[in-house]
Amino acid sequence: MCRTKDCQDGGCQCPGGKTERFIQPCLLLALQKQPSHGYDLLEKIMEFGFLDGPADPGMVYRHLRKLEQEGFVSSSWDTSGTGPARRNYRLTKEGGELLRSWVPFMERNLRGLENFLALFRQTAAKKGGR
Amino acid sequence: MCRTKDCQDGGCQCPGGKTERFIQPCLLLALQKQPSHGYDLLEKIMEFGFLDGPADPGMVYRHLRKLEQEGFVSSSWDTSGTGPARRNYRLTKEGGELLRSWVPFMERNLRGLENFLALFRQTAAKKGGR
DNA sequence: AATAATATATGTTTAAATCCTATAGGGGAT
DNA sequence: ATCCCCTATAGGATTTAAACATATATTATT
Repeated sequence: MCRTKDCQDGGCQCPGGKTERFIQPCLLLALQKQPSHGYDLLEKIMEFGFLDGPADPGMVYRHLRKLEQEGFVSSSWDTSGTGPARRNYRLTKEGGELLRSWVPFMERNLRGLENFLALFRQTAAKKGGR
Repeated sequence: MCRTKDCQDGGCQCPGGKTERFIQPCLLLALQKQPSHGYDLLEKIMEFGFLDGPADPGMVYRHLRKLEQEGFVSSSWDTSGTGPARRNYRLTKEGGELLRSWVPFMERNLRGLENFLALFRQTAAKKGGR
């Protein structure tokens, strides 16, 4: 049972569900690679593979605006091209530093997950693994 | 800048900080390996390496009691031995299933972190890596 | 004219983490 | 004996984040 409403109601089996942790570092890294706008980042951050389904636009835009308020990204409207105007974001120097400061945390979590999965397989095997 | 009060005040550089996500699966896995009590699990879940500092006792006990309410673990008081009584937890069959249902989520996050770190190193190198 | 896709944004609700404090048993030191 | 530390469990209060829902505007497609 996970934390989403769908899950509770349907009684589905998906712990962790759709949790979108790690979006902030993913946004920063995507922007370091290439300046971009929110709607495009919605797809780009999915490519990291943390998410199960599509990213929540609300979360992404809110993150971007907050990052801008704090000076980690800066934006400008892009009215060229067709369709509605885009707010184009790029990483600032501070944003680059913030991104780098995420790395130890990401590495720690990677090791944690490796340990978890190794131990899980080990104990599963002992119990007459399936 | 991270979400903890210490961080905000001290202006320290630790995004993600002490976030204790993943405690539930860690507790389940630790209990699958070996029945145990809360205070001991405090140390055991640190060994996974997700955490930076010590685990918050409040969180661990709360998780355990909730898991018990939902039938994923069961407990009994252990008054043998010295010191205050311990509540000894063991995994139920349902708890074992819940643990297994966490695995795809953990694997997805592992892949996400691998992708993130690989891409980070790649772009860092391009920018004239330091 | 209606619909779908692109694009940004905010409001509300629910869940989780963080921080803080309380309680209690037993051991060792002063 | 009393004070302090370690073991052990527990719950309150606050803050943060995620999840869900909705609103708006522009252009393209049918």
